[in-house]
Amino acid sequence: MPKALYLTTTLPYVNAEPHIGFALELVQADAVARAAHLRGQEIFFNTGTDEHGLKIKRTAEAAGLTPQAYVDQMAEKFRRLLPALGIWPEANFIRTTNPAHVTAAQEFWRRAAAAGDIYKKDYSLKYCVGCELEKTESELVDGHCPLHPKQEIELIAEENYFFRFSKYESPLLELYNSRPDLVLPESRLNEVKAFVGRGLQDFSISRSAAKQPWGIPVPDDPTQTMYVWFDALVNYVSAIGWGSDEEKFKNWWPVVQFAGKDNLRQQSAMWQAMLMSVCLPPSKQIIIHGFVTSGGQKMSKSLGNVIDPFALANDYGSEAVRYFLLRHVQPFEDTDVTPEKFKEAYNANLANGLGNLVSRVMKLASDHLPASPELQRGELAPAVVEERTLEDFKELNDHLTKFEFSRAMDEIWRHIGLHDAYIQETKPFSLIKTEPDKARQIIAKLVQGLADLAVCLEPFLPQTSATIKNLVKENKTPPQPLFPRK
RNA sequence: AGCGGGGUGGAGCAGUGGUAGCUCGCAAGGCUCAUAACCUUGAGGUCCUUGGUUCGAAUCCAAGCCCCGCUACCA
Repeated sequence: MPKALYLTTTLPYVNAEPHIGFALELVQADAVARAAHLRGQEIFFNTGTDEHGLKIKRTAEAAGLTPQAYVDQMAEKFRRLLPALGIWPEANFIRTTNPAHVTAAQEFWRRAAAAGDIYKKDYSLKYCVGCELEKTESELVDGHCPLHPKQEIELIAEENYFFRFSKYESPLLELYNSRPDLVLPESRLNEVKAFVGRGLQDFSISRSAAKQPWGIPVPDDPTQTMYVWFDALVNYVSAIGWGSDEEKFKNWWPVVQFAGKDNLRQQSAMWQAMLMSVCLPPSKQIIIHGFVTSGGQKMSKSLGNVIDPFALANDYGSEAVRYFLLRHVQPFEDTDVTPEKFKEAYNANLANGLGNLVSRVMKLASDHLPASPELQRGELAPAVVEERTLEDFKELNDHLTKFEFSRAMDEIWRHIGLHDAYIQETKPFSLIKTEPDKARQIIAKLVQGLADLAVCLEPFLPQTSATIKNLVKENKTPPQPLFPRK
């Protein structure tokens, strides 16, 4: 097993508030990072914000701010999401406006250009006069802007730089065939294979600086600004020192990426082609998650069904949000989330399940077992001393290596149920009056069970895991319930 | 239209040839250590439809119906 593991999320575009879908991506990446760390790997966890482009400029203007002031404020919100979700504390937070990133993006451009992969060509923009916005083919309905169907779309010819994507058609297909686990799940790999197999067209990677000044200047051509795609993707290498600290870069590359299904093509085709262009090895793995829908529909402000991760964390705590996202959201498919479902899962499994079990076991233990130091000497129950690691729980590990978070947690909750049933069957609370020794052994066994659960929970609910370990160590009942019923 | 995924008790899902299972919800009983928590049992299913293969199909094959994703500049 390699010693170093580099993981990254995508960088969310900051033209909207952080939303629960991105929280899912962060939490998935975090669980993988923590599990790997427990296996002894060193972790570089990357996330951050994507801050350039025309949309940002427009959103900033609408808010009466300069682009820089606007992105500063938004980046702060995204940064605050990390502690709110209990994400890896040493996570690197990169902003595409960071000077180091700007330099790296320009260097990346130069190398791609040196490889002969960048050239100038006329690009015809589709422009809706009604919106005063550039439109893409997929935004149009019957060749018209859906908001202004009576107005003709204007074609504006502009000279842009293009990236020779077409050159990488066969290399990409070879990559997919030689590395069938590059993209997970398999259905997404097939999708991107089909996309590349249909034939690739070069894509534009710059815009006129006069119209779109908010971005990274193209090296040696001040009349052009890099298109955000090109700029933002480079963050995955700039974050670990590419172009400035080769030693560091070599230590961490290649990357394990987490991304949403809307990012499949950019991450697994375009970005991989860009890497080939500058002669870097491809990503190690790209894990594609589904979308979180709300009430059966895509979340939108106008529908009023947006689920705010901050509000959830505020009401239920970061551990509860992590729990829900990892266990009750399908890792690879779209999942519908509502406040009711969240509450139901919280009460059933955290309050009644895990939290209640900790309370009842630790009450028995603190009342009837000698204090922990004696326990650790093994006088009463040698089992309690046993220190286990995540690797002792094989099924759980198997699920985790396949990124099947909910199955891994199902396994944990199955054990919680077994503990509850065991208490019911053996009745240590009555037995203590008639056969105290036997009762104490049962209780000690339960305490060991809690300790084991804490080990299993560590990648998913790190704080809860630490709390349980501490209670076991101190032989104390929790002063407040771990998860109060809501 | 093409390619891909899917249709399983009220809800969400698992199950890929051999008596239909899990979680939540619902009902009854039990327990009292615990956060009115916990345990046991029960009710509830034409496993989309039709035809086929087979001793036997939710599971394989064929046709059909329905839902979803992808078919490039959506950060």
